Amino acid sequence: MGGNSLLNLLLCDKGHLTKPSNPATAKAVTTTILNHLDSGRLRKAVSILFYAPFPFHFSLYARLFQLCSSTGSRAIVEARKVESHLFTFSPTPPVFLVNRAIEAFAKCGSLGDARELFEEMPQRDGGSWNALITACSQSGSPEEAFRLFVKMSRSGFLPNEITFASVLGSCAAVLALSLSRQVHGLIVKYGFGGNVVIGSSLVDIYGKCLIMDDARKIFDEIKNPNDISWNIIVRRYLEMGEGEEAIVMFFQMFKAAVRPLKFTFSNALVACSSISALDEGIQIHGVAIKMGFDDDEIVSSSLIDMYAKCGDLESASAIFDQPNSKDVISWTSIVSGYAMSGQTWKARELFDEMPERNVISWNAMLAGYTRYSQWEEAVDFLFLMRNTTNNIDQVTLGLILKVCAGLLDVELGKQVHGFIYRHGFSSSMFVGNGLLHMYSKCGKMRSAKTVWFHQISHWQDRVSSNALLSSYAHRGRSELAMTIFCEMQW
DNA sequence: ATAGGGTTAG
Repeated sequence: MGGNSLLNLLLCDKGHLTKPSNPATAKAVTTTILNHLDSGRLRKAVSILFYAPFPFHFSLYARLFQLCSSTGSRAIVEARKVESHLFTFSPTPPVFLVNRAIEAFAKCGSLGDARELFEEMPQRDGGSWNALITACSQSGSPEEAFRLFVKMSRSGFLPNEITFASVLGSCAAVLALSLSRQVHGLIVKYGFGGNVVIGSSLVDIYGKCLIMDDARKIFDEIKNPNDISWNIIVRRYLEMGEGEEAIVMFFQMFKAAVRPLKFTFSNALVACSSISALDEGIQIHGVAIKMGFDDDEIVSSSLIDMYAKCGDLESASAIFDQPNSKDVISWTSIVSGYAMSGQTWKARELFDEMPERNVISWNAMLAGYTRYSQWEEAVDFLFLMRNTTNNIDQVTLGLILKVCAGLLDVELGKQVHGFIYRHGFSSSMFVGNGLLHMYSKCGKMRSAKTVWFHQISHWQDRVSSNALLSSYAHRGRSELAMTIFCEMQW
């Protein structure tokens, strides 16, 4: 605020500047600003405010701060201008308005500005603490959010629902179970357990910590779960691999007369494909049509994906052929559907027609070739890929390793291993499993073991351990398999 | 004269 105070000092001498010479002027300028805001011209509105040498009503500043942070605009320059004007002509603005400014800075991605403003506030209220805690938890500084939460209590401010909602946001970011349980305890103690937002966040956290029983208990205790609560529970069941329960919950949502979100549709549809539940998928399709969700991009591409994964490529194509449903995602779904059902030729035809491709599209095609052991096509495709795109990710590398394994080409595999090492892909589980599989398949058990011990053991991952164990067992080395199994247990 | 939660293709 140093600069602002200096400006204040200078302006205080010029009394005529701090008040409009004509009260009608302020009113007229306010009207102009409001007109610009109504037409969505935030920059213009702020610019007029910035050059007006007199204060405005506090509610105008509040509205401007909110607009600066509203989704899409993220106007940090404008937020700074509004703040500067506010402090210039109202050296001690009300606390709530400074809170709005903190929120605006945080939402524009400038945690530094938010923090500075908070620290320089002569007095704060609970809202100021909440604003900064929220700022930290949304800008990827969960630890600082926890620290502030403790400091807030020590400064004599009681946490409210908003505080806990933000703190839970940080808990979800770090997924620290014991910390979350402590916060949960406090929430119950303060009597906020029935709050929908807080309950939903707790469901989200316990679900992400893989404790579905607790998540479900908390969900059942929410008095009126809303669309987001239902979305969370469906999603968490899906991610736990309990597709059936996810679908059950999706249909229960209608009994509770809650209108689903489009994402809930897609989560439920992914659940259907995860357990090949075509009938339920068709039912959900019907519901989507009834509720007018079928022309939504996300829902229709999820439908295409569901039909494709359940093997009903005709229905998938039918939706795909409708206008407005062809985007990269649905293109990729359809290509993947044909590729993974063995019709790689048809998939390739569609792939070649794609107006736009990304890594996932390329991987989908490659995955088809590898699944059906079409190594020659896969190699040709890799050459094409190399000449067309620089976009490669851990999934591509995992697939390339599968190709090496399929061709029993350990030399190529070693080159890929070198590439993986140099480009920092080693930490990916997908790549690690690929390496392990490739070396095992090529009979290089020493290399496989090295990969396992150096990269994979600390993941405690079932897939990789099984890959190694089964290949040892296959080669009649069951005593070695047992040794490794014991080390793994340890 | 307010603030908080969830994200479709491999």
